[in-house]
Amino acid sequence: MQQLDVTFTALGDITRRAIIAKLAEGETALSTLAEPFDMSQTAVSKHVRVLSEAGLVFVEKRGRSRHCRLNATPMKEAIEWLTDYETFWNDNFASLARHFDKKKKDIEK
Amino acid sequence: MQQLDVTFTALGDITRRAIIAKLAEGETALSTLAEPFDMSQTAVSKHVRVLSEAGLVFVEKRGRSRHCRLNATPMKEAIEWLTDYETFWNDNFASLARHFDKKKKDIEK
DNA sequence: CTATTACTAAACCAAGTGGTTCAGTAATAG
DNA sequence: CTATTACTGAACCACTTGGTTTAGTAATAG
Repeated sequence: MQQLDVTFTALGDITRRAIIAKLAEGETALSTLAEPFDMSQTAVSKHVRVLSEAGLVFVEKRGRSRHCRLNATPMKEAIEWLTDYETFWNDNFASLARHFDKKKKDIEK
Repeated sequence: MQQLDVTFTALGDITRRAIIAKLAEGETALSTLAEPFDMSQTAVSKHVRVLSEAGLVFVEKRGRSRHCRLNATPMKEAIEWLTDYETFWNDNFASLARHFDKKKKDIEK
């Protein structure tokens, strides 16, 4: 499986997107993270595992708890893939400019 | 299932992303679309169905063939969701500006 | 030491996924 | 009319997913 496959698949679940949203506010222990969800901690733990295997979340064992931290970098590739199609939903000057600006940056690398 | 769920799930398959890439070059009949793939036309037809149910592809019956056309608009919501996390992988001024510019536009609506 | 907390592993389950083949329909070519 | 083409539906398969419960381990609190 490609990275984009696992990234998009990981994002294709509302619970996992909610976990990401929560982690954007800061590092959180798994137990705290699981609280608001109407499912077992085991289920949340499995979702975190999917996210961590996708590289979207870093998990660090600390004492008896697991601290989860967001790593958004895999999203970068996802947004870059999507941006290639931006002209298809919004073909105004701004989006074109943004598109070619991105390409320019790629060349400059 | 939410729209973002079906959008991200549909994008989480390399064959479906390849179909999208192909359709970006222009409307294509299903048979033509299926040719390059190492799988049955039935399998490709199923993938197109997933994409069409996600609203990413419009299918139009024309004679005995089905013409597939890309509709990238659902990607807009996906990219907007992802953009909220852009600061987490690239916290420079440009990305922050882009972020708040988007927010401003939301308010102006 | 004991009880509690935080978590994981394993077994299980129903439903979904991504592929197949086979059979059928509808449109077109000859 | 007949053969071919383009496709879909249905049945089937192995595997995955998203949840459960149960049982266990490891760390901490008291």
